[in-house]
Amino acid sequence: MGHHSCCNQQKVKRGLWSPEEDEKLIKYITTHGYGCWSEVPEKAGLQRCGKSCRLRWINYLRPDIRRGRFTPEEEKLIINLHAAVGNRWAHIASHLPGRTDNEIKNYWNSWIKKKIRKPSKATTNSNQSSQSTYTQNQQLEFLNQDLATKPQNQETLFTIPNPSFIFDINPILPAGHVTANNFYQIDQNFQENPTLNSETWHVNQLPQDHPGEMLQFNSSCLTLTPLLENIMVPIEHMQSCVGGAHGIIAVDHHQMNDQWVNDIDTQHEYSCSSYNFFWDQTEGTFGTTPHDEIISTTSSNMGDIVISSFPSSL
DNA sequence: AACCGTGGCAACCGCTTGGAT
DNA sequence: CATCCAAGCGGTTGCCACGGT
Repeated sequence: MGHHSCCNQQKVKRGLWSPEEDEKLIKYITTHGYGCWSEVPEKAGLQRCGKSCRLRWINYLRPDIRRGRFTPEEEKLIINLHAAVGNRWAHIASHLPGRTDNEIKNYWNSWIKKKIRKPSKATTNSNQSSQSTYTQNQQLEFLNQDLATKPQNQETLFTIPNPSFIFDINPILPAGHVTANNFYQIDQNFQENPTLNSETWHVNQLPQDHPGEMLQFNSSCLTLTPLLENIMVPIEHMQSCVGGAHGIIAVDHHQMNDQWVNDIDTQHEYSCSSYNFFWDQTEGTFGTTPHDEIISTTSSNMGDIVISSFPSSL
């Protein structure tokens, strides 16, 4: 008992796929495509359930899959993205062309986790499941990799003149691209605040075929003023505090009929992504806590996004 | 040779999401 | 609304190769 929910109790094969089965699936998909996965096994002559076929195709057989070891760049990206979004493997995979969520998840669980968890200190507290919190030395290590040159003093984060953090900006800036000299350029309906020049944005090691997906903010503050065609709602501005900074930014990415809604009102509910940045000096932790939430814009003062980083005095 | 522990990774399970009705 | 169903997602399992004893 406890038997497999998918598929009606035919003699459905499970376990590893044979080369013959692979061939059947490839042949079928490449000639017919897949309309409905549950129909695929029958039409392709496979004793599998549709779910299994889908998984096999997605994770292994599809032609644009990328195999082999992860490059250092990919690894770095995974680490940074995981720091930003936690165990959202599919989301992370969307930043690595040809890599699957399964592969990245396996890679993380078998290798990177080990690598990061060198000093397994007193980080056992708290109940965070998907949020990521790295010790300062670990975070430092990543930052140093990014900086490419080793700073003289690696002891604490405080020695970095311009503390930086990295997070995924996909939901925040839907329209933008990376210029040849590695700055983020806001497209179309966005305009930059006149007080802000593009130097404020520094794109860190951004893959050119994935522009606009990852930014590293070195500045202490940036402000965007979208035009009315684009709705972005700040919930709370980042606030500096003793020993670091914490706060929430939230950005509406509510769309309707493929268009950004431009009739924001105080009654409507908007889907937002918010990020909680924190730096705890006493604990020596540094990280982001992303989560999605539905907020009600009963006191919307739309128009700005303000992201403040750590005080420069750090 | 036989056994055993280990790690990598493909595949599975169950839950969630989203669209159609 | 509710219901159904396919697809997506992330945690987990279990197979298998490999190295050590």
